[in-house]
Amino acid sequence: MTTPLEKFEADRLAKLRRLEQLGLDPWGGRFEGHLPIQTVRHLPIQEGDPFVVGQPVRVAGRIRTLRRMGRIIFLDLADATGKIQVLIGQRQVGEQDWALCDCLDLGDLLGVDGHFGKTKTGELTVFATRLHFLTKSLLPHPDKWSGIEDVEFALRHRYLDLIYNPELREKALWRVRLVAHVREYLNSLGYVEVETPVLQTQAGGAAARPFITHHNALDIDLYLRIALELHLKRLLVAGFEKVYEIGRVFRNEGISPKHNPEFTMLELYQAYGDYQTMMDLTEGLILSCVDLLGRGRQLPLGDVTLDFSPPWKRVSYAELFREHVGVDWQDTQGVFQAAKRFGIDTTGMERDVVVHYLFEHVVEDKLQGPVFVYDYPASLCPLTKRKRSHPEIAERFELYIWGMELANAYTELNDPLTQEETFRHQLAGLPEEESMARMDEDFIKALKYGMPPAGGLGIGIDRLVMVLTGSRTIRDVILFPLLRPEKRDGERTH
RNA sequence: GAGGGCGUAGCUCAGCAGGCAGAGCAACGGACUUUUAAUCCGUAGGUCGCGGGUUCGAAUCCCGCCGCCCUCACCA
Repeated sequence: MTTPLEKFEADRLAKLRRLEQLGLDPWGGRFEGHLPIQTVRHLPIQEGDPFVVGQPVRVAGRIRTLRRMGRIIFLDLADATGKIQVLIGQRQVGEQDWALCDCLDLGDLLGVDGHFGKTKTGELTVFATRLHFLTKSLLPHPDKWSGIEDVEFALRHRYLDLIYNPELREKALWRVRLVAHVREYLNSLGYVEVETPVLQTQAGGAAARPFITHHNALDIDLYLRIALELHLKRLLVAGFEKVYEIGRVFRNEGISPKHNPEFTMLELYQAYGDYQTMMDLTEGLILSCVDLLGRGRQLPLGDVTLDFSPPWKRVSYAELFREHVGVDWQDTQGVFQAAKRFGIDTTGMERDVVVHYLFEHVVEDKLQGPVFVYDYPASLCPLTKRKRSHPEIAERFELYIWGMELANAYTELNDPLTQEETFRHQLAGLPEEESMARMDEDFIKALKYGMPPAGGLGIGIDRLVMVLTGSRTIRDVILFPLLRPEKRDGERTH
């Protein structure tokens, strides 16, 4: 019993065998000297018979459409740069190559020697003189007209989605350019890029549940990092004065349009700076990315247009809280009353935990930005230095754009005695895994040797790329987002 | 984790007041040396996500499960 899919595959396998009988390798090999299709399309065109006057070219790509018309065949060949029509005539390519054409399917990879010109109808075309079979595709490709519509099918066949969905391919390329640009920008300012461990005996630096794995030789459990912070700060102690890392972090939490279990963070630390230093740096860096797009500083994102012209709005946490919640966040009684008004269950919670909930639920989604929110309640920021004059307030800011938290920065806490204290203090009302209160003895020890006062910054690269490419979901900017494996029932392949 | 929606041929989708499972593209055979979603003639292609139930009869109604999407909750 064969399924239809197996029959498609069998048909294509038969053609593969025929190619072998013609003495050709159905999996191709080295093929050099071909031009990017986009380049070919811009070559000059001579008047007259293209087979005679057309400039000789060599191209390679995937067969996207195929029109057989007796002794002549038209096909569209696509490479990374574009698409072009190829005309294959029996008389012009000779019997050997003509026999090869009987073995062609949509999705095969083909190399073509020919002359560049126009058909009678004006279509830019490579008029083939020689064919080079490069790779057989054994499975049928998506509909040539509609492409892939089914979201799940696209997610489970990302390689196909990238062929047939040019927007997705564009976004992937923009991500690469933007990350390269961030590196260039930071390097040019003298920041040094480093790499720190992903596997850690203790996952610190953020409030998140880690993934656990196991090292066999040492027979110990290890955690995948949830942040880059604690190692980069050790490097401040080590004398790296301007240091950063762009790396994958892993958080064992929910998946949503804004969250993937692994994502890419930029973290940066600068000795003798503070959160104001970081604010200026952040604005300059992201603005530079906006300019790289070359679409001006007003970016249309969904229903809104955000203005990135500097200077960006800077507003204090206290101010926003008062404006949207209606009370001062340090007014304990008022905060609990407000919580009741907004229907938040506050049993067993400390005031500042309630403040945090209120801010997230009432204020955050109203922040289209770009806007810097600064000066946070200190008890929520155990790694942050407090204001000298106001120990209740931490020198921290977050940058909001398009309703998303894009950056987070502190004046770093470099006092080991206070740090040890905040690690010990577990905020009531926060579940264990959401707490940052995890003692890291070695980190405290490092601080005791003396970490310079510093500013620190974290930017979610995926979200930055979302904003800059106008992507509503994080899956659009991650090539292979995590999916639950599909359970296989019986013979079904999907 | 909670609520809602979706799952039919390789792909895109009809069919769902219960009554023989359909179309376009793709595939297979044939005609065609200027087509471009080529056209024309012909052929084949299905565990209707999986499992159970109701019924003379289920793609269609009911229950359970799986997967994806959306909204909400948590983390960036």
